[in-house]
Amino acid sequence: MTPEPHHPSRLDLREACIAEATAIIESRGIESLSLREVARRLGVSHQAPYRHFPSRDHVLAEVIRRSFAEFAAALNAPPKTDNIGADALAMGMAYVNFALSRPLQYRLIFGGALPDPERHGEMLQGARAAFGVLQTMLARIFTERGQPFDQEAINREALFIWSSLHGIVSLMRCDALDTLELSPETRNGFAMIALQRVGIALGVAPSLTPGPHSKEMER
Amino acid sequence: MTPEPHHPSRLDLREACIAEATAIIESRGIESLSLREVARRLGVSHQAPYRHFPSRDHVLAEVIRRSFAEFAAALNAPPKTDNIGADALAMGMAYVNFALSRPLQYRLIFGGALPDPERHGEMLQGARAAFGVLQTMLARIFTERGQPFDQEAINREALFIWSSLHGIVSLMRCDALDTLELSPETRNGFAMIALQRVGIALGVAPSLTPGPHSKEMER
DNA sequence: TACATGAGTTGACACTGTCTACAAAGCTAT
DNA sequence: ATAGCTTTGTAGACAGTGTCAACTCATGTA
Repeated sequence: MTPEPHHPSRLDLREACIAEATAIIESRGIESLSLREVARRLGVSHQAPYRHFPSRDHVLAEVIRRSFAEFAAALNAPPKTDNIGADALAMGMAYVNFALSRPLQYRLIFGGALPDPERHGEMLQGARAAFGVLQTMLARIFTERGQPFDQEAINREALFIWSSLHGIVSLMRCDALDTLELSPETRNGFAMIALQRVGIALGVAPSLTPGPHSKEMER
Repeated sequence: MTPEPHHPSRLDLREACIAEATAIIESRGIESLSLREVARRLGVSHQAPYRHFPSRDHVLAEVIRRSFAEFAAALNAPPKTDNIGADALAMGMAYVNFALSRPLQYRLIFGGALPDPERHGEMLQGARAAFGVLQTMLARIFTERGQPFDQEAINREALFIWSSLHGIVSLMRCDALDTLELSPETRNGFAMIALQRVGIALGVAPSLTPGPHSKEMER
């Protein structure tokens, strides 16, 4: 067992590439990710990453795959209580918080600039996981209401929730908003208002104090 | 007046560049736009476009500016009636139809991959126009209801509508949806259901027949 | 010992955006 | 008319990129 066998360890470079690529994407966005810079930062030749990935898009797909998984985990992170309305709201806020605290990662997932999903199917397995989190939550809501199990109805609700949340966070990060001369209250309180409306549309009572903007959104 | 004065006409090349860039973006996406290919297609040298644009991002900004304007016009296109609920729904469907029939253009506008808006402020003037369309519609709704004019309330509603619509179309174009094993009814009817819910949240009665999926969404 | 394999290196190619220097028109003022 | 200046386009170069091919070299195995 040599102390420094030239190649530090078998899979280190692969992991290091992914880590470095993630760092670059998080700090400067997806379009300025270059495998050559990854290699440069790691102190290896510009071709070394190609020993572990067939192409740049495969690196990207792997980063995206992990981002999806992190996202699904974040949705599931809030501890569950016996108040289904509170749990649903907590999940909504977890969604919003993920999107706002990791904007470039969120855009990576939902920005629509994915490498051809035909060729990178495994990339989207995390998407299924995230959707599953939603479905589970809705199944719980349905059950507690005494409604019969109806997968189609659950899927419809899940799509509605997903689209609402995505719309909310997209708008909050939208450059165009800056040019609209909105009052700070309107801008900052918007997510909370929208979340409450989604809750109303779903029939889960938003158990919030009726204060004007009871709890300011972070950031 | 030479019949062929070498340079066909003064501003032709600038317009031709924009047209060609738009065509490339519409057919192959924003990331494969290259000024060199624009020049090549137009049969001029690779530097010719730089006589009319300081950089690639300026071409992009101009294409985006026009896309925004087209978008605002599309929102305003449906003829107005005396049924405010129908008008609002028509606008919502105009939004959805624009996004679905010109997906790459829509992504260009709201995808979040804009060139630095600090340096390209004029690019977003169309965004203000589009938001203004929404505000006007809401002011009309408020007036017909006899509610007092309240710009903040209007802005809140406008943001809510905008985010809902954006969420809807984003989801309909989302690659991740393809992996989710949804029934065709759920997928295709989703936009209509979501639009109706937005209408309900706004209190504009969706004057639709209660048929299960009364009018299939196009595409 | 001979050989095959995996990991990394080097060099090349075509492509990109952008900088600089150049050429040929047109306009304007003397 | 002629000299100069601006506009429009060209040509060449440079650094950066993804990717292909050929190379080294340590390792594992027959």
